[in-house]
Amino acid sequence: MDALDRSPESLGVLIKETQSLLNQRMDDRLRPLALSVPQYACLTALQDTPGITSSELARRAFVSRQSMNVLLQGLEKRGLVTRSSDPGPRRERSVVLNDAAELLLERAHEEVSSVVHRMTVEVEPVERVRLYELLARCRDALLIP
Amino acid sequence: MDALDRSPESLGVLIKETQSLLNQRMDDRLRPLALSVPQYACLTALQDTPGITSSELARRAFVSRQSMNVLLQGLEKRGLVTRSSDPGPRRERSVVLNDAAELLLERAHEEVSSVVHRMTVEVEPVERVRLYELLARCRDALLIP
DNA sequence: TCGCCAGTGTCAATATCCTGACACTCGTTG
DNA sequence: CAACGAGTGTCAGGATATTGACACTGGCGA
Repeated sequence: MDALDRSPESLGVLIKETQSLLNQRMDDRLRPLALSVPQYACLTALQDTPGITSSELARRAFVSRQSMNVLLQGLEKRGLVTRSSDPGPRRERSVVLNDAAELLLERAHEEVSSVVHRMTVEVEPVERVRLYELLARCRDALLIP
Repeated sequence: MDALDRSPESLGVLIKETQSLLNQRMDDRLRPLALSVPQYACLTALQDTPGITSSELARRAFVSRQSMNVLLQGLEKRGLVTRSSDPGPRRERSVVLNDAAELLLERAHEEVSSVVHRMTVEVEPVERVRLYELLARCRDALLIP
């Protein structure tokens, strides 16, 4: 109950603060492109792994399948993604990016890179990889159950 | 567009992954106490700064005033907090913790400390403060606009 | 002094996300 | 071969968060 027990707890709020700020700044930059942060994350995951399924997409974004589904419907109506109408082997419909999405992502990646670069502007590159490694260790420790 | 530009972007998703996992683990531990993570965060901020206003509470939790208001109504109905009925100087109603909340927070802090301790179990204490300092620098860089 | 602006609390409407449930398909296991 | 669990997509309901708008009050500058 002393200061040593309280300090790790404040690491949790620090993570939340940083994530919320980063989300807000990304939203500011992505809004002119008519993209929300979840939409950008979805398109990016789709770019890294083409033909991925909707459920896998939901898992990576830490949302439910239903939410990812409505998000994909919006992207499909805008012509950014296309879902294969043929249900595939296990009733899954693969999703792929459209050319318009690739073009839009080029600009979006620039904006997001600008934000993240600004976030780490006060951290030397050597410390940057150290921060990444330490944080990754924290994430992995929470993965199991 | 090479690997150097992509690495900082992955730091952003790493922060989101860690925060989502931490949120999920905290929710698992707090659910038996009938507490959601936003409720716990609200009570904790109220414990650190008694008599705080609802709007300030919303700012610290990165939510709108309206959301914090309905959250406070739920806590008030459970007898965990009491809002002063006298509107104060600038129409604000100060919120204070009840004894039941202090008692509940004792157990909740134990659970949360357990989760955060487990998150940093693979990080030596010296590296832990380094992680905190580096992440705090990132957060501060995003604070300004 | 008067008007203006920032801050607060509140109401209404909207959007987003989640839980629960169902049907369908595959692989595995009895 | 039949039954079962796991994975996927979808529908409906409810909980939660946000945006927009309004009224009220204190401090500030014209």
